[in-house]
Amino acid sequence: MLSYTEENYLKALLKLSFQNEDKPEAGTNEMAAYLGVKPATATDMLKKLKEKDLVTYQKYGKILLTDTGKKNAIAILRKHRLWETFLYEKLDFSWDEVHEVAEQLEHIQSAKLVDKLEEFLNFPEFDPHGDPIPKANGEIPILAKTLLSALEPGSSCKVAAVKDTSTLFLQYLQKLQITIGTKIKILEVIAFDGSLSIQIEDEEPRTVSMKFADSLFVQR
Amino acid sequence: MLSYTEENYLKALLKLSFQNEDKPEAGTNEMAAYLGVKPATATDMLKKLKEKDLVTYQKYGKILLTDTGKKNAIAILRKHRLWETFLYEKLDFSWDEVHEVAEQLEHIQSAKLVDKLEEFLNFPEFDPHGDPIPKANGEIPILAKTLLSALEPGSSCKVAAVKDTSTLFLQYLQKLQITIGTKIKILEVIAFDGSLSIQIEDEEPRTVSMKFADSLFVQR
DNA sequence: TATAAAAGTTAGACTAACCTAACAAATAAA
DNA sequence: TTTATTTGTTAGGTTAGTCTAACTTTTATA
Repeated sequence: MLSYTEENYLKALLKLSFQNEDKPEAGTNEMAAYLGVKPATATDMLKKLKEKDLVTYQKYGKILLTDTGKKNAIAILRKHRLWETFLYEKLDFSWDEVHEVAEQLEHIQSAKLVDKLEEFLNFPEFDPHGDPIPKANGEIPILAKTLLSALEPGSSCKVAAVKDTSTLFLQYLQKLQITIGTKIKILEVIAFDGSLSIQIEDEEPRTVSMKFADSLFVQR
Repeated sequence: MLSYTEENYLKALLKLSFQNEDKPEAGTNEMAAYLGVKPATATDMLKKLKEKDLVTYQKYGKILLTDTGKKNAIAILRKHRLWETFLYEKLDFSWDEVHEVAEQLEHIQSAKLVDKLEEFLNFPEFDPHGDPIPKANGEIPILAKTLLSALEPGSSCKVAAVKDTSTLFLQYLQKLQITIGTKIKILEVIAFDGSLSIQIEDEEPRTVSMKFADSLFVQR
């Protein structure tokens, strides 16, 4: 049985492995920073996780989840994203409110609960941020997605997921009435600063920054 | 902010105060036994709770929740019972499965979550065991209820709540197809051993023990 | 390639929540 | 009312998870 804290370390390692796409290893400081603890603390926990065969690592080396470790981490991610979906769809939480509560709910221990929740939500494939929800067997649905900034002027797309999940960005999206599935047409790209003129659904055209376009995943 | 453990102590004290109806104080051993810890541990925690003004107590004296302590304990009970209702009604958990998971869910910290959950469940007044769900303001609905064993032969009633919440009893009820609201008619009381001949809804008469009749609350 | 900077580890300390063993107070029984 | 029993407390110890400060290893740079 994993402690609340151990679970958080595993989840952090999984998240970091997604971030460093090519090489899924993480460093001690990186992990500590992610979790908001000091490197010394992370080192201690790493020893414990290694003892339990959840990570492979040696002194001064890189950290990698073992198969068991990864399986556990995916199970936690699954819970997190199912709960986010529940909060968003059933309890009317807004996009930027779900994460914090799901951070707590993801640690609830009950296999039945997770599976029943999934069924109750009608087996959703993606969470409110557009991130894939792992299946009970650990499979993670993949959706071909590109950054909005990668599209050509004139092309159309649908919002698939957010890359940046900060409150400020999510609230901005909400203000623009953009959610997962919203249709966007790129009208023009301003060469000067990379900003974009876009049409959201059938609204009036508006301009967004390059930073914006780099924070939103879309589906062609 | 209360820790998970502190919350459990407060909840235990509230539960004990319900049990000892006339005098709501509890003793150290009583509390320790209820929580499955040693008396020494309970003493330590008591000092902490007193420090935080959640209980009144002095060395070798009785323990009593303060107003703040009681308010907190009721909030936890509220969450517990709302979650039980959710699990039972929305996720098809059975009567005897809800408690264990609700024990975990009751510690989730989010005022919005509780209130939204209550709304989602349509402001239920009683949980699956028939116990009252405290309102957001701390009020606890009361339902006039008596033990089945207190009724006269010939009288009819509706199941209001269970006194015994053990798995064995709950499973037995399930087998008899008794839930909250089920109609029961008392046909005969056997003087010899206090057992009862009863009719459940419109089924064939059957006999239940005195222990059974002492474990079920009904409404006349 | 020598050295400075960055990354990671060790040692020692703290807190919360638990324990056991020994003791003290309150209550019940003889 | 003395004594035995029950109830409750204290002292000292353990573990998980955290910290700081000092140290070591690796990596990057001059």
